[in-house]
Amino acid sequence: MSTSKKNTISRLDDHLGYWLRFVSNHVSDAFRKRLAEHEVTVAEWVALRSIHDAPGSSLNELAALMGMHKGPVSRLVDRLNEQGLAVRTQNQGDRRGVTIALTAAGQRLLPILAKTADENDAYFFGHLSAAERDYLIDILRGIVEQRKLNQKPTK
Amino acid sequence: MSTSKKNTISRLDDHLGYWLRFVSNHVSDAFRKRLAEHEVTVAEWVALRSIHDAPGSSLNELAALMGMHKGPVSRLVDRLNEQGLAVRTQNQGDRRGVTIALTAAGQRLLPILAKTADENDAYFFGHLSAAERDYLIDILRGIVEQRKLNQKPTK
DNA sequence: TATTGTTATACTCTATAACTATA
DNA sequence: TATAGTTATAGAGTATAACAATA
Repeated sequence: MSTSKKNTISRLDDHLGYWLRFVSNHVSDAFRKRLAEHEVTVAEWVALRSIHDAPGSSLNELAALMGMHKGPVSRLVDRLNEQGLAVRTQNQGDRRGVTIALTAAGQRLLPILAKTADENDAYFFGHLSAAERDYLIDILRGIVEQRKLNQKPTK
Repeated sequence: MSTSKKNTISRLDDHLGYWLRFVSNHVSDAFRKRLAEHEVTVAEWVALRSIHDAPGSSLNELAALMGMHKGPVSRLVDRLNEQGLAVRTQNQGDRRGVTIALTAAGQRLLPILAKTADENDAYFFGHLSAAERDYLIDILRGIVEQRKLNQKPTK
């Protein structure tokens, strides 16, 4: 939304989208670096948190939860498996399907990663009042509903 | 910043960073698609707008303006040149340096791209009041200053 | 034939660093 | 040697689509 006058070319920083990208890119980059200390990517954190919330999910269900395609999610689960954080189990009935679950190590790591997310948020938004943060989330959540966005952010 | 209670693992959507990424990714993707109709990338739009603002810039200066490294910016200027939107001129005095300027076609395209940015902002944020939009920009701008962020968003 | 999941390929974007030319 | 810019390489993400196994 431009605030420029008639017959002028709107500037980059006239747009709310510009400021959102500006801040969001920095927040995400910083978060990525924090998670890297635990050898976890942002997508892996989203996957671990999603598996925890929806235990017993299939690959398709997890992909839908994460808003990603199943191909990349399959690779993601591979990596979590190699790291000993999650396991795939072939279903008993329909043997095409798999069930994904956290390992004990994955469950131990989860609160540590959650704390990392808390700290990253505090670093960037800690100077705002609780009311301001809630207001911001309300507005952003409203945009998600208004524009019917469904692809979750994993990068 | 988590809003969860003690002894619980904060959720993805407890974090302001999550909502910022969520909305920002969608806004940027939509913007990218709109610009693609004009065969321009987001980084190219940022470059064109920056060249317009700082005519006669060197490659180093443009890279600093855009918050990118000079290598990628050199490639970017290549593409703008191939598209007939910008030109590189070797300096008269110090022949190591170049001066980058918009072509007539680049100058004609600029307001069209700016309108595209306006429309994208209106699509996502048009339902907000002007006061809400200004408040949002103020908060985001405040975070940029508070955390001394300088790398501009081009993706 | 349809569905679940895997694997291979391709694309977008940017950083890093080696390199050339000039100073 | 230092600097401006170019070029080549690498790396992180994700989408797409071809493929295998099962239903």
